[in-house]
Amino acid sequence: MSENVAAEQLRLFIERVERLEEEKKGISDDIRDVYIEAKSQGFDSKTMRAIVRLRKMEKDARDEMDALLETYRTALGLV
Amino acid sequence: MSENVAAEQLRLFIERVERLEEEKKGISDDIRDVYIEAKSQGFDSKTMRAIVRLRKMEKDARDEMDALLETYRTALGLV
Amino acid sequence: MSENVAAEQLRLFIERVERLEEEKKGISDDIRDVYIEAKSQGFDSKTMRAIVRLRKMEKDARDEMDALLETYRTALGLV
Amino acid sequence: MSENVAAEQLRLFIERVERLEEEKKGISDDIRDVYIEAKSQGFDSKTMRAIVRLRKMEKDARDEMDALLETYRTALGLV
DNA sequence: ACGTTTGCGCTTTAGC
DNA sequence: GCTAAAGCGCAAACGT
Repeated sequence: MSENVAAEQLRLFIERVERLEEEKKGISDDIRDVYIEAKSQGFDSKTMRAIVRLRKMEKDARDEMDALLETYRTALGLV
Repeated sequence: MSENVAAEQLRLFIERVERLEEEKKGISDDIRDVYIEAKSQGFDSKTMRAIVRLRKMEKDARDEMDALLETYRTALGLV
Repeated sequence: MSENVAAEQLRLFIERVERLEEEKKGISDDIRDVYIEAKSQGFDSKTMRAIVRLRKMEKDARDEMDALLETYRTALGLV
Repeated sequence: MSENVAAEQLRLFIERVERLEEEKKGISDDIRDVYIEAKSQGFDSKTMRAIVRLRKMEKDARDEMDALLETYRTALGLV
């Protein structure tokens, strides 16, 4: 009988993933809609995407720098 | 002054996108966590991903078929 | 006979790729060796990798910014 | 003053890695170009990649086998 | 040496 | 239809 239990557990995991994938898809669609709305108000989506990408890169670089400084602090025995 | 209005509008669009991107990232993390939890209970994540992919293909194929049938129905003047 | 010609061409392309893949593998090994050598002289490779990564991120962000500014210039009809 | 020496050494290691990373990137680009050229002559790049992957697996398997045979030879006191 | 975690490359998808 | 970017899977690298 334990195979059935395992199969049931697996089914539940699969369904949780599928549910989350759907939610993710919905958010992607929302993002697309925002670009469309912005375009309808005269903004160029290519430029907007470039801005979003740039801001993300800068944020990531800052986070990386913070992590590196934290590593230094730890290595030097500082707080 | 209209440049400022435009700039403000642009800023709002950008922030909406960034907010949605964060949500999307959060969901991706949730999916990752489900796979980790499943793995901790003895399920192989590679296999699970293959199952999810396969089921999606089957669903897409079914949807495709439904759309085709709908086309036929319409063409034939049926409900 | 044209299949043979095509097969021969394909073989040559494949071999060019394989040759390049080998070179790439060699360079990856060289990089690994640099980290090992640095470690033998007391440098922490994890920190070094973080530095390399950070510098790359900053460079990429700068390049992205340049491209964005270039887009603006073009849009505004400037040089 | 030794920190400066260490810092200089570190800088040199970092730059060696960065130089090698650039070379590696260049080779990756070359590989991409070969696939593009092949495609322009009618070859499907996805299939080509599959062939390259397969041949690599076969080569690895052969090398593995050779190593195993060598182990046997040594164990048996043969040349 | 093994298992986990992170980075890298390929594949696929979405935009133009 | 093609190019570019995101997401996924794999493989190397770190810590145990």
